[in-house]
Amino acid sequence: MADVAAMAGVSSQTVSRVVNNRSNVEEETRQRVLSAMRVLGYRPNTAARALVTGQFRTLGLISFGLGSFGNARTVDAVTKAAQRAGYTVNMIAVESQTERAVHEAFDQLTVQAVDGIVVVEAQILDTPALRLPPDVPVVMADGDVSLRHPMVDTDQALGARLVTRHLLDLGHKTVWHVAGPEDSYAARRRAESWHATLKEADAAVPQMLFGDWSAASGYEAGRVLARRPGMTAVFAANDQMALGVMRAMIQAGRRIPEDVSIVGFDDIDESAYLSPSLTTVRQDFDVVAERIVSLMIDQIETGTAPAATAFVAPQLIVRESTSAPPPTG
Amino acid sequence: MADVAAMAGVSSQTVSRVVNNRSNVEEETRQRVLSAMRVLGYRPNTAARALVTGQFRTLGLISFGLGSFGNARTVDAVTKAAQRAGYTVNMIAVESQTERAVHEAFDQLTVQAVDGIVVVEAQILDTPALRLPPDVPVVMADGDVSLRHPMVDTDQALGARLVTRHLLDLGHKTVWHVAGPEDSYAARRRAESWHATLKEADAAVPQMLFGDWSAASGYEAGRVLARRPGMTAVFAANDQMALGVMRAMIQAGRRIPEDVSIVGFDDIDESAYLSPSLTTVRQDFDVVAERIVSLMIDQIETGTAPAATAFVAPQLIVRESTSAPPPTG
DNA sequence: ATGGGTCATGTTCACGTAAACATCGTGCGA
DNA sequence: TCGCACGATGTTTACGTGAACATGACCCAT
Repeated sequence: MADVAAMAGVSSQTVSRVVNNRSNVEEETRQRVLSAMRVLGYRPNTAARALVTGQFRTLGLISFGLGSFGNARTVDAVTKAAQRAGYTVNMIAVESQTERAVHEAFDQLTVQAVDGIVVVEAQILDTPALRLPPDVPVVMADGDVSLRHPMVDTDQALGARLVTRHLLDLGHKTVWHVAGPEDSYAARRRAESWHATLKEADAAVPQMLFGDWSAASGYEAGRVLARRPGMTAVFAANDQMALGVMRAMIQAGRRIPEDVSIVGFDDIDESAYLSPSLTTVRQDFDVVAERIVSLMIDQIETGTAPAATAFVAPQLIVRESTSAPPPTG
Repeated sequence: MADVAAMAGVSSQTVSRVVNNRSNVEEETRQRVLSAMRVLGYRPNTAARALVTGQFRTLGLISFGLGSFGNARTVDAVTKAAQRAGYTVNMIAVESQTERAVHEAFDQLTVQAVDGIVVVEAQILDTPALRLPPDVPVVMADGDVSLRHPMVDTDQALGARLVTRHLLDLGHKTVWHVAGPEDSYAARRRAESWHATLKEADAAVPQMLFGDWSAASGYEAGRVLARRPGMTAVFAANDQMALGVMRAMIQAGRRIPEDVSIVGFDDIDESAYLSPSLTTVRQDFDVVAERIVSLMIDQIETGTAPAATAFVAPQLIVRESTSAPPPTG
């Protein structure tokens, strides 16, 4: 910066003014500084700037990793939205839900320089004795209103309701559910809504099965379900588990959708090209991410924590894997 | 830091020594400082530290986003490997391969504080007039030896050879190929190796088709292939395109694998649970990421650029989607 | 005993930037 | 004509840390 100032024949403060687009600089001076910057290949030093301003223009993002489709899409969308707002994203992966791993991750994030933290899976915050750094804004991409942080998420309850109603409307007497892991807030909200929707419709509520989001766990659940008499419709809490259920059904000699209707959740890219293609729920990750980032930036720039909680409506995508139950149902 | 020093009754330099684990501190003093740090909730200021040391303990990671399975897995693995080495990862997504978007992304990355840059898809570097910041180490997770940066990747050529040989060994006269996009180095290396392997075996080399990694593009290619007489084996450059091909074949009344054998590449989680399950190639992203990070850190800490290029062997996973060709072949 | 070496600790300074304040010139109204 | 306000620019300073150097106590060999 000093070199640039010398070359342009001005003080370093004027260079700083040009870099930050302040108004009080004569056009001619500005041009001289800009061309000096170009010639010298000047790049402002983030560390020095952050040291002075206390801002890093960086968001921390904490998750269990990109293994699941939903996480990967969320992280991708948040990154892109943050970028549009002039922020970069610093990723931290928590390797396991042990107290130690979570603490390490948060330490790393605050030792690193971030202006705010996006928590992708809210159960990370359930870790005992987790003391968040006091003045760092937090926004959750999942979770529960009880958690005292702003939250933006797909309306999981609406999604599960759409699925359940779709199947009931097709004539199924009830709907079986393969839920996600018990500690996932998203899984819990889907399961609760499935349960409530069945109740409302006076349908029997069958025993719920749990998976871990993986196709393998869906397959295991499917093998169990295939032995249940009268089972004609399954709602799996994500597409991968739905796929596992499908395979188990096919292996058990059930036709889809003639004998068994199956619905997933997420609309992964593959779902439209399965045979049969999968009825599912599509989440709008881009809108969710956009809101997360704007909520974040509001907090960072105003210093206040809006208690806002926003839900983004998902969309039921009906494909080949659902139909009316077999006549003998 | 000053507060900690005051509370412990030492100079700030001594605090710095304790924080950085220097040897020249008496045990009793160290304890006093540590407890003061704990009481005051002291956290070192990254910006100030970076300003002095010129190091950020952060890697920049640049990609087109997490949409593809390979990218997501690579980013995930690199993040975790970097974390183990005490680094965090700053993600930048290039929204499109326009000169402007790529330049913006790189600007953001160097304006931000990173010690090195991991380029996930090497074609990003093909952008005209891209001037990398001169002294920032770069490691590619893909690409070509010609590119003058260290590179670590799965041995794409070996993977493609394994697939092609597998199909030829099953008795297929030749193998059709649905390649990835033309500007992808990985896709190109797979295609070249497929071509070379057919040549070696004196098999005819059918016209290659191109997709864009998506299941949709695989489906389009599949519809074309279904009309080709004598077509009994297809190697798709990734699993999603293979899935699209499968659907097109099924819709055209071909049975898999009885009429047509299909192989993918990547071993996405879903592949084992398709019906039929998909023969594919599994890449070891964790090993690749581990090497990328260690190569990166070598460069950062020694300041020299090893011209190393490392290939990690992938593994052929044979499942239900491949078999001998139909007798009338 | 005395000088040199070692160890714990303190003091000073620089890193690159932006905020706060200071200065200077210019134009305009009284 | 004079003073004042305002705009452009310069000067000084602080941000929190670690490197380099300085200090002082203590020990050991001569």
